[in-house]
Formats: sequence, structure tokens, C-alpha cells
Amino acid sequence: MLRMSTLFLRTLRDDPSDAEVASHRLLVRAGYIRRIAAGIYSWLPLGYITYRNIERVIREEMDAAGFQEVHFPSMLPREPYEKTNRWEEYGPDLFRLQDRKGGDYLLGPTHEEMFTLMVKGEYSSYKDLPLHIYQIQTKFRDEPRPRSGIIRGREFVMKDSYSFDLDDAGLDASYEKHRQAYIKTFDRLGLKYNIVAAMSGAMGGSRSEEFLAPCPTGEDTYVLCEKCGYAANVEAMITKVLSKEIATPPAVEVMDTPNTPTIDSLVEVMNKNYGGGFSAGDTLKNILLMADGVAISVLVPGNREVDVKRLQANLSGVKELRLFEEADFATRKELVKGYVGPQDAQKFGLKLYADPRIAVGTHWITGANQLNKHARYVTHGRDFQVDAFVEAVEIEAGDLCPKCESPVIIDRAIEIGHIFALGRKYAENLDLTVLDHEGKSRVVTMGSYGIGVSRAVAAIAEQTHDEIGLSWPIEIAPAQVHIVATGKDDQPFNVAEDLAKKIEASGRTVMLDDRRDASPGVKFKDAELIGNPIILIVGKALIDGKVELRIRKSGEKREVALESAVTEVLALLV
RNA sequence: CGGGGCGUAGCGUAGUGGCUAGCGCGCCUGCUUUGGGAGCAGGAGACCGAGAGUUCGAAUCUCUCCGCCCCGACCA
Repeated sequence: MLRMSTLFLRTLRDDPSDAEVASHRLLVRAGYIRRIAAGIYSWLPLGYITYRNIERVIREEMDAAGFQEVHFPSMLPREPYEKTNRWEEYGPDLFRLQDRKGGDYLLGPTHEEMFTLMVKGEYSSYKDLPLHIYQIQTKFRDEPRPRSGIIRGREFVMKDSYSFDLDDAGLDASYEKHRQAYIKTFDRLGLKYNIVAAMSGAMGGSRSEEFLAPCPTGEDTYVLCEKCGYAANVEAMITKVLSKEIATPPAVEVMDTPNTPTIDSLVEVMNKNYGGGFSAGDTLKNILLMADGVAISVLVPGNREVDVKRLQANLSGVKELRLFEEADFATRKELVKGYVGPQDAQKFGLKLYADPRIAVGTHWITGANQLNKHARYVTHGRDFQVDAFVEAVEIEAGDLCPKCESPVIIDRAIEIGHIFALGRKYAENLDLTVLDHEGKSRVVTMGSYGIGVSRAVAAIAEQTHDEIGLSWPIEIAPAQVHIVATGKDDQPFNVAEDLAKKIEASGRTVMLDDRRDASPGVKFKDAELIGNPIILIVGKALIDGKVELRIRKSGEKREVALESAVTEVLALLV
């Protein structure tokens, strides 16, 4: 039983000045967490109980799925990360340290290497597969910008699991098994979430989905089709191009378009000198970029922006991508800034990409590769050829769902889980092989699956709080029932104590506000701030043999007879 | 790393060159109070982020450093 009279807890009346988002503000005010350094937090008793409740649910679901728990150290040697090249790749995000002999160590940001090596050390036969193991571990990433309290810390707890299979079919099954386990887990945690197609990106691999908990303070942007349920990370959104009949356009016509280096200025001149009715969507933007030191050109409609991050995610293998700068134009005089067109890309030795919106057969107004000149009727397939299509534009609300063609919405969310079909990258680099039934050595294929455990505390707080405080789901709350005793006599305190014991005897958790010196107002405010789901008030109504029952979430209150109070409370907790 | 802001008691804050750094919450003592963050009286608690400088005099001005928050490029 948690007794407020002795609980290590001090609630704050004012919001802490360094907290912005609701979860951060309220978790600090309600005495769940305290900041130690940027992105590093301590868990106080209430916070730690809540955190452990979440951990428990996750662990139960992992175990129920038949996954086995292990525990690695946080501090790890350099060598394994050297072999997968991540000692370098992780860059400054990796916390590094040295021992007294100058040996390099790191604080684990994630543990693919260690799991792979562990399995390699024990297993060598296909008969041992499939295998699923997981851990719940503190992870360290020296984030460039820790943010939003516990949502994005430099130290955080993650549940990470890994699957090991002989072949692709096995990996698919393992992936699906994890997916189902995650659905159960997040449902139990009381989170609203969407499963969203994601890019596997830096982790490599073939298939990847994110579990995103929608909330306005989230850092991730995703698209959602409210009609058919299609959901995707903006990077992974697939463009739907409606095919339309296109008459064969006239031959290319070069036009004088003085002082039109921008789309807006071009449209204005076109409307003035070449008849009206032109809009930015009729023009073609030629975006020049440097991809790992090589100049490339990407075509997008003039009314759309390029999303460099999304573009990079879709240009497989490109490590560094940036827009052309003045210096790049200076070294490539043939590329006339503001007047570039795709017609001469081959001549210029430019690799040419197009957003899918630039379909074959469409024609555009675009640069003529001469200062102050543009060309029209420039037709894809006739006047230029692209090397490849690539998703490049910034997704906007109203873009069409690739499945059902209705307009999508754009929403924000917190990423609470991510599942990857990793494939063989790590197994190859670390030489994890098993013998198959023919006695031949085969590289194992892996999956990697994460849940942000500490982040889930914040995500749940974000989704469930209201103006006056936190409001936890039953299974997560520090206590399921919060009993407040008010008055100056002993009687309500004795009655409250008795109720607390009975409810606890029924297997429920109880917090008892047995403070003799606090006023009723203080106790009510604290109860609401702390956010336990059921609040039972023993006080004034006791004269009539009643106690007051409140539902934190709905605000509903009613008086119930003392004798039936326990039954009523238990009925609310099923 | 670029842009913006902030650092004064446990928390929230006032104080732009002048005397003993002020207020609210919280904390301690006493009395009163007990259904919506109680009242009165008394009290403790601050090397004003650190260092250097300017000045008769610095929380206040200058420089450097450190720390923190927010907005952008990365991720559970």
C-alpha cells in the first residue's frame, strides 16, 4: 500500500520552467521524474512504479509469445561494432569511453551485434532455429538534441528483440509473430496507435513498420488514409499517379522568359506573354543535388517542394545528399541556375531522376538551359529520358492514397515501436552461419524489434492526460484505487484504512492519502494530478454511511453505501 | 551544428550600476482550521551558473567558459 503520509513525493504547484510538452510537465509536477542532465532523468517512486508496470506488461507479452529474455551489459567493447562498421557509422551519437589501459568501450545504443555474437557462440545448426530472444535494457545515445523530457532522452530504456531464421519464409513468420505480440502489448498498454509502413533505412533490410502513437507533440509525421486505413511514414509513402489520356504535344518551343529564375516569376511571365491559364503545376522543377559527391538532377512538379530526407531514404545506397550550393553551380557553368531543363541531362553527364508525378508522356514548361529562356511542350519519353523514378516530393495532406485513391491526412505521432526484417547484414558481417539439413553452411537471417519502454510512459501520459493532471489506464497506474481520507476525526481515516486493506486483499493496488495535516483541497488536487483511475473519498458523506466514488477519466462522481464500496470499486476494475 | 531564449533558495519568479537581494509556493515552530491547493504569528533557507575584467561600488555593464530550454538536420 502506498501511504501518502510517508511516500517519497512532493508535488509541485507550478509547472517547471524547462518543460514544454504535457507528459514532461505533468510527470515532473506529479513527482514521477526529476531531471538530472539534458535528456537524463531519475525515476521517483511513483514514476518507477508506473514504469515497472509498463515493463511488466511488455515482458508478459514477450514471454507469452515464447521469446526468451537475456540481459547484456550496457558497457560494451569496441570490436563487435568495428566489424559491422558501426563504431564509425554511429558517429558522435555513440557514447564512447576508455578504460585505464586506453581500451575503447561504448555505451550500447542498440545491441544487434551482441545478440548476433551470442547466438553465434552457442548455435550452429538449423535445428536450433527459429530463435527469438529479447532484453529490456538501458540504451545510450548522445542525441544531438534531447527533447520533450522523457520522450527523447540520451539515456532511455528499450525492449529489443531479435529473431534468427534459416530462410526468408522463416523470417516472415518471425516478423509476423512479433507484429502480433506488439499489437497485444500496445493494446494492453492502452495506447492508441497506427501501424505504419516505414523505410528500413540505416538498419538495412527489407520490410519495416513503425508503431506510432498519434499525439500533437509527437516528432514523427505520417500519412493516414481515413477511408481505407493505409498508413505510412512520409518517407515510405508511395505516390499514386492517376493515368490520364494525353494528346501528343506539339514540338518543343523555346521561349524568351527574361528574369524568371523562380517558378513564381516564370508563371507570371508565361501568363503575361504566352496567354493565360498557367500555374506552377504546369512547370517542371529541376532540383540539382550532390549525392555522395556526384551531381544528380531530380524532377518534380513546379508546385511541389522536394523533401530531401524522403528523397535520400528512397535513393538506396546514398549516404550523403545535399542541395546544390553556389559553389557547385560555379564549377558547372553549363547548369544555368534557374533555367535548368532535363533535355540536356545526358550531355551534361547528369544522372536524372523523376518523381512519379512526372509520368512518361506528360509535357512541361521547363528551363531551356540558357539564361532567360524556358521551353514548353518538353515531353517525358520524347524530349528527355530519366534514369529512374524516385519518390522525391514533400508529402502534402490531400495527396492520394496509393490503395484507394482518396485524399490522405497528415498527422503527428510518437514512435513507440519499430519492427524490422533485417535480413543477413549483421549475420554476414559477424559470420553467423548454421549448417542446413544438407550439411551446407548458411548465413542466418535476422529480424530486429524495438519498443521504447521509458518512452511509452510519456506516450501514454500524452494520450491520456487532461488539463488537471495525469490519468492512467488501470494496468499502468501507480495504484488502481486512490483512497482519500478527509476530516479531523479518526473515523474517516480508520474507515479508509479498512477499505484500503479490503481492496488490496482482492488483489488490487491502493494508494491511501492518510495525511492528517493536508487540507481536503490539497488531497483532491494531488489525486487528480497523480492520475490513478479510481478515487474513493471517505469524509463528509460518512454521516449517511456513504463514501464518494469518482472516475478520474470521466470525472463522474457518485455516492455509494460504505458496505457496497468495495464491491463497486472492484466492479469498475474488471 | 545553425537560429532563438534562459540561468537569482527545493519549485515558480521580481530586481537594467547604489545601502541588509524582494515576493509566492513549499519547508520548520505555535495557535486556529478540515469537501477544492486554509488563516494568523514567528522562523530557516541564495558564495545571484563559473571565471576574468570595467568601476569608488556589479545579480545588473564587458569578455570567456559551463549548463538548460525551444525551432531546424537523426531515432525507441
